Amino acid sequence: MPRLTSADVARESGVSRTTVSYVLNGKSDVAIPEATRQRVRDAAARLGYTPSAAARTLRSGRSDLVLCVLPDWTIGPVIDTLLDHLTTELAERGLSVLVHHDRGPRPLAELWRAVTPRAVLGLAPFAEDDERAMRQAGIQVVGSALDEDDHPGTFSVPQTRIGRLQVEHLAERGHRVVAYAAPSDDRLAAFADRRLAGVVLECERLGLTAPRVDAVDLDVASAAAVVRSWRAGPEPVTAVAAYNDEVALAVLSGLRAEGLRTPQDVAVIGVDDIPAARLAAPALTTVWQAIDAQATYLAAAVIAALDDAVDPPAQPADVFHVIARDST
Amino acid sequence: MPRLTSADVARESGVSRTTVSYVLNGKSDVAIPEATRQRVRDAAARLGYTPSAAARTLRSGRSDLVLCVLPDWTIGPVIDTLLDHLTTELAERGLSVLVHHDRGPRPLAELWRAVTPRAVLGLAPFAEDDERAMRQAGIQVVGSALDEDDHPGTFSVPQTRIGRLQVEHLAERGHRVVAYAAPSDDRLAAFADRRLAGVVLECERLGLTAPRVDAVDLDVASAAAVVRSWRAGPEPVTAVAAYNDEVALAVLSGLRAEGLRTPQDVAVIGVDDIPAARLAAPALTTVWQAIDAQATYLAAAVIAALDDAVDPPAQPADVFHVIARDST
DNA sequence: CTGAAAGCGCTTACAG
DNA sequence: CTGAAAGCGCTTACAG
Repeated sequence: MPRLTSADVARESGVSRTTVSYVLNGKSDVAIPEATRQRVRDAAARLGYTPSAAARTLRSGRSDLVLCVLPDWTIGPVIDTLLDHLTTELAERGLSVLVHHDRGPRPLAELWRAVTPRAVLGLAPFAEDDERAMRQAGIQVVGSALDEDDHPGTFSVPQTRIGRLQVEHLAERGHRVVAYAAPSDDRLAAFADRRLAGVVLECERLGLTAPRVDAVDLDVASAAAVVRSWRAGPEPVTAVAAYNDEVALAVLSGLRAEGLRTPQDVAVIGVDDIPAARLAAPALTTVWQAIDAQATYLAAAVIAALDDAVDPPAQPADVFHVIARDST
Repeated sequence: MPRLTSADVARESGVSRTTVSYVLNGKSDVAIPEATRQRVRDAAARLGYTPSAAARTLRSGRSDLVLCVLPDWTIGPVIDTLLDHLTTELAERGLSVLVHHDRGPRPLAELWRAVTPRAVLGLAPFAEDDERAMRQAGIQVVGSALDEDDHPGTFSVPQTRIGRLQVEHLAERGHRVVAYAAPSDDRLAAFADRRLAGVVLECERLGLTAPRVDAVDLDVASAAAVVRSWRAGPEPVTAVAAYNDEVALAVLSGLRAEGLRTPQDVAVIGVDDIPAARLAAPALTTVWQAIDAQATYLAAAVIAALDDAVDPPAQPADVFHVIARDST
């Protein structure tokens, strides 16, 4: 069964393919009587015609696809929500969001050349040559940065800010000896290191002891061992800033295994506010991100890039907030 | 800067576009001397040429994209892992996996027509007319089913099996009065109902009291209220099968709030084995899914569909297992 | 062994 | 107001 083309619609409505194209693309600068327009639209609908995206892309050199490239680490609920919002907001502009999990050996270039997206949105920094190649191919690129510097055309989620907030909160509660519970998954290193940097900076600023840093596996035994080492020595740790809520839950379980009380003996703060955080015993204090604001910003950034806007939208401020619960 | 085309490669290597196409696509049935082949490949590499996917798709009517449509519910870690595996396994066949979050008002048809994928993989059942339209357009469709019936060309994850396993495990521990903790998120209803059906069937089979069923929000107060109602009356509930680990953690927190002991007073079993499960107090018993086996099967199913294989691969058996921990 | 030519389905400058 | 024609970049049947 052959594909339905604009020629079929043209025949059905008794006009030329040119007219079909004008009508279906809503070209209002060409004067076509409303009656003709309606006839064409009816025919298209009756036939169930949809234009070939391949032909359109070939002709115009651009598609209506926005490719969102996810990094190598596990998608947390944050990214998940972000994608939802993004999909919805860009859909209003007729843009479809396609997500690619950047795993395995295939070079990124193969993918974006295959989809010819209008824009590529990276949720982790791109390799420099990848980014250059995409721009050269006329694709709008919105990258990501993990630090607080504002790069133009870049989405920064200042990870250091998270670490700072954690320490700030712990210091307010009177803690002076803080540890950082890093994830054991290497793929998270880029994020974990930035958050740690924030923890270190804030400890310095507040005159606290430099933080101890250890990786904590997501199991009780590993966490208990780390907790034991933190409590040994002349200056036992009394508060833990964890990479995220899962690591924080592991620390909580380690404290429990060691017979320590939270928050009396050791306080714990996570990041993300996953559902399990508020259900933990004690309920976990954590840093929450304003995903909606970030998603709206990202959508606006993509749209601005597509419109060749001179002024990219302003990054949302204050996207992070501490949710104080019983673990601190 | 104009796009690099096969004509550029042809000029650079002193052959025709025909020869370039033959060489670059590895057509071994045309006799082209190795020297020429090498010259063409060198030129292509030197120039950094990659064929236009749009043109290729337009010409051949098929792309190298596999579109994976995610349903409206939150991606759990299970789906996440599944996508990883799928991406890796299909990459070996030169296929790129693109994921679409099916939210918002845009009809699915617009998307698949825009990407012209080789195959579409649905992780929840498709609407009938969507599926028909895709097949008509020559797209291979691998759908999903939530029950135990084997539909051809369909990926079944028998949700009822999960509910059965939960009850089987609880009954082995001596429980006779079981409750089902349903999620309060309506989008999960399709899954929750199937799992509940399994719980009900297994209760019947084992001659247990018909299960009480209540939705449990992911917060302590809501869970505590539900727990209270379960414990009231002449036949207090002594075991809870939860929709998933998050709901199970909520039940755990509700039991704690009500001063009940787990598992002595009430046992709890979840589904998924999220990291927080093993870190909970007490560590949560749960049903684990063999994601690897399912992903491998899915990849094989897609490939079989693309190859027009007569025999689709066999569904993996025994993909679910109970991980017994301290909550039962 | 290699190339000229047609055609996939669309859009748009141009001619009428 | 509407249509004939060119051309986006590729592949492949056909001719040499």
